[in-house]
Parts: sequence; structure tokens; C-alpha cells
Amino acid sequence: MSIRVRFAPSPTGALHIGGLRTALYNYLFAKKNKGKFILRIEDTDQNRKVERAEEYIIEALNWSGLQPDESPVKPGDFGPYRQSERKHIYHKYIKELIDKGQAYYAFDTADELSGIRSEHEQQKKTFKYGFHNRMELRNALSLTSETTEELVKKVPYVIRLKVNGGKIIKVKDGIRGFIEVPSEEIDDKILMKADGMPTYHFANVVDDHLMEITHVIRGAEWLPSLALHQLIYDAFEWSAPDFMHLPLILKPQGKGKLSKRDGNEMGLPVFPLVWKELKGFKERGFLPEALMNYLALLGWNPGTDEELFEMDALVKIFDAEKIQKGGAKFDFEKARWINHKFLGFTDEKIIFERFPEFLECLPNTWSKKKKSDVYALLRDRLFLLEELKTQSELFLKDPAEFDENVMNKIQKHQPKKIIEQFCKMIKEGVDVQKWKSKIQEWNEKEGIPFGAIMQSLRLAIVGNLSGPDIFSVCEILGNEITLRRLEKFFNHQN
RNA sequence: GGCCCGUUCGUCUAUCGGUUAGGACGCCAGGUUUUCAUCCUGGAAAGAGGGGUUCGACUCCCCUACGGGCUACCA
Repeated sequence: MSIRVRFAPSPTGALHIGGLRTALYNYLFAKKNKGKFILRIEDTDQNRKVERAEEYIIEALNWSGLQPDESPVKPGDFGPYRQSERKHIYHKYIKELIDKGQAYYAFDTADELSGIRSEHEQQKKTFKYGFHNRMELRNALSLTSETTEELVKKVPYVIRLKVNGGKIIKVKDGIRGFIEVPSEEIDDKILMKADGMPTYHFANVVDDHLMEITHVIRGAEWLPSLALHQLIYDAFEWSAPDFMHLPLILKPQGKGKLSKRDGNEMGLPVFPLVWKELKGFKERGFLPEALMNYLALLGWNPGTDEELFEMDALVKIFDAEKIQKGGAKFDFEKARWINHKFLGFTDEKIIFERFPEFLECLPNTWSKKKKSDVYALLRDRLFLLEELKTQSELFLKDPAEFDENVMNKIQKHQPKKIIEQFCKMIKEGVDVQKWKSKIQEWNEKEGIPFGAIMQSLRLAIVGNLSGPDIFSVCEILGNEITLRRLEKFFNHQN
């Protein structure tokens, strides 16, 4: 049987990196096993549905390089791939469960139940709708079949799973091993809501079965419902797929799982793409491959000391056995470092082709060669592509002020004389390539320390003592601008 | 509160009973360089606590602590 896995987000907002990592692991597992990676949209909650969220999810997967083999926009043989379009299917299957006596109608309203729930809470008890109290509530099991039939026609109802006590449910999580849960712990969960939509649990099981999903790889927040899901499979007499529950991604600092708000509060991206004014990894200048590399390592490792992998390598070495059990804190610094490494070995031409938006900070009047020279000079210094903007500023405007401390330091070495000498070289048409050797001859004669010369030059050109190789900067700047900056500095000395 | 899951350097992790507990990010120091950054070299830094089992436990079992998740007609 061929492997089929699915990523099943609900379109209640932007996909965040936790979801993206789940998608990645599903993708890697599918590709590794020559299987299919399926995207299913779980939009059974009409109230929480967010405009554009589905498109966002698809775009985000696409940017990340995790193209599904089947999805709402690329239907395969198991559609529809949007749960809201599968209502008729759920109705057919819920009827089967009712006919089998595995599920039953219930007429208690949401208000009634929340009333009971809060009463229980006041007494420090937890209310569970189940085998021990279902006969005192209003449902097909406690009412006569005539009453039930009548009510079904007249009032809203839900359909619940009939869970019996006294059993031990043994389930297996591929990452943690066997887990045993007494069936008393599980309540008669609602399978079908009053609005005719299925709940997650029901739709999920039906769809995974119908779509012939072989492995369910999802977040650890689903672990507590695993036994319930097993019960639903049992009720249908279906065999369940294998399950793997991924450890959660935690906040970089403090406690709890990473949330969308952390992005706002810590200035960190949590979404792959921009969402409502919040920049994503894409907009910050991450290469998608680098992000995937980092995410792959967050909760999994290849078992070797290697850490840098491109997608095809990840597919080859991915091994679900090595998925971690405990949650992992998201570390933005490490993600940056991986991106830096990727920038280092990614050909500049590819960067220019794939990420033109980051080159917009370089003037259009510049030639392609000039842009590429600037990028080549700056590339080792970049961790994120967005840094190109600030790093390249020194080429765009003449320094407005000069670092006072440096100014004082070089004062005794006759900076004016030094600058004059550079101006002279430019006017004589000395190639920048030869400046270094020329100036070394000159400084020996004049007895001015070479360091002071370099500092004066750098100060004049960029205004402070940091930045890439100053001769290269002058070369890119060109004689005209270099001369202009030298002269401005010279005049500033007065 | 109940149930479930987890716990090795600050962080991500290796170790599948016997290791000087390894690597990476970050941090610190040194080197390269005309500066800063990159890069290179080195350093500090960990088995939550307590009981067992065993000749021997980070590794297996139990308890405690801590962390996390679930406990909706949300997913």
C-alpha cells in the first residue's frame, strides 16, 4: 500500500511556523517513502473561518517548497479537499453509526449544557456527557423512540458518539509508544453539530479513512484525543492509520507554546509570509530552504553532526524515528545563522532571480554589474536579505557626519595630507587596484602609519570605522563620488 | 481540579547500561584582515530531585518537582 499523508489546517488565520513544520514533516515523510502529500482544508467551523486564510496557506506552502500532490486547487481522486464541501459524506457516515447503535441523537442545548458545566465547576467537578449520566439527559437513549423521532424533525440536535465504560483503550503513537486510556475518561463527544457540520474528530476520521491516509502526522495537542479517534475507527470497524504526534514549538523566552502574539511582542516573524502588517520570514529575507532546514531541525535531527541540508537532502535522510518527544523553543538566532550559511553558498545570480524585492534598495540607475558587485562585496556580512538595505546605504549617500573619536585619534597623523594624496592619485588616474601598493610606498616616505592612512580614508568615505574592504568600496563608488567624498571630508577638517 | 505527554549545556540536540557526556547556535578569548562583520582556532557551559534494579545508570522502574497539552455544538 502506498504511503499517503495529509496536512490538515483549519483556515482560521495565517499558518504559523508550528503548522508549517507539521506540513514539512508530512512532506518529508511522504517524499522519503515515495508517497503522496495531501492538503485538506478543515473548515468545519463556519464562525472561525477567516477571509483569505486558505489562500494564505496554499501560498505559504508554495513558497516553502511544500507543494501538495492533492489539494483543493489540485484535486486528485479523493476530493473534495475542503471539508465544508463534504457535508453529504459526513451525513452518510453518521447515519451508519446511528444505525449501528454507535452514535445517538442528543437534544440538550448548548446553553443547558454550559449551565450544568458551570454548576459542576463551582463544586470543583468536571462535567462529562457520558455513559454514567446520559440517561438523565435529553437524548435518543433516554427518550422513547417516538419522542426522538418527533424531536429530530422539530428541534436542533447534535449527534454523539456512544462511549461505553469499562474498557482500556490502547493506542500507539509512533513517537512515544503505546498509551492506555480507560474509556471512562472519554465522554460522548459530539460528532455532528446542530448546524449540520461535523466536528473535527468525526470529519477527521472519516476523511482520513476515505482519503486512504496511512500516517497521521500532527501536532501533540491532538494526543489526548487519540483514544477518542480510535474509538471512532472502532465504531466503523475501520482500521486506523499510524499516528505520530509532533512536539510543540515553544516561545523563545518564557513559558508556553509559541503564539502569534510572540511575533508582535518580540519582533520575531512567526508566519512564513506577511499577514496583516506582520512581516513573515519571506519579507525578512529568509530563503525558504533555510527556513525549512531550521524547522526540520526543530524537533528532529539526522543523528549526525551535520546541520545544513537542502530539501532533497532532507528528503533523503529524514527518519521519523528520530523525531523528538519534548517541545522545542524557537531560536531565531539559529534560524538566522542557517540563513546566513545558505546565503553564503547560494549563487548570487540565483538570489537576483529569486528575490528581486530585496534588490530594490539599490538604485535603478545602477548597472546590473554594479548591483552584483555590491551584493558580492556584502554577501558574507548578510544574515537576512533584508539587511542588504542598511548594509548598502554607504553607497547611496555621502557620510553626513564623521565619528568624533576616530577624528581625534587620527588628527596627529595629518589626515588632510593623506586625503590630498588620495585625491592626487585619482586625478592622476591611478587604478584603485594599485592604490594599496602606491600608498604603501608613499607612507614609508612620509612616515605616516599605514593604519592611520586607512582610518582616514575609511572615515572620509563612510564616516566611521566599519564596513567592507574600503578599496572595493571606492572602486564601486567610482572616481567621481570617491573624489567628492574625499573633498567634503577635506573641507570638513577646517 | 481531572486526564495525557514530556524533562541532557542559556537554546536546538547526540548518547539506544560501561564515553574525559559529543556537535551546533549564542556567549567569551585568540588569530586572519586596512576597520567592523565574515572566516579559523580555543574556552566556559548540561544529565530536575529522591528512591530503587544492576558489578555499573543520563540511559530501565517508581515517587516528587517542574514544564506542556487536552478538558467546547474550536480546530
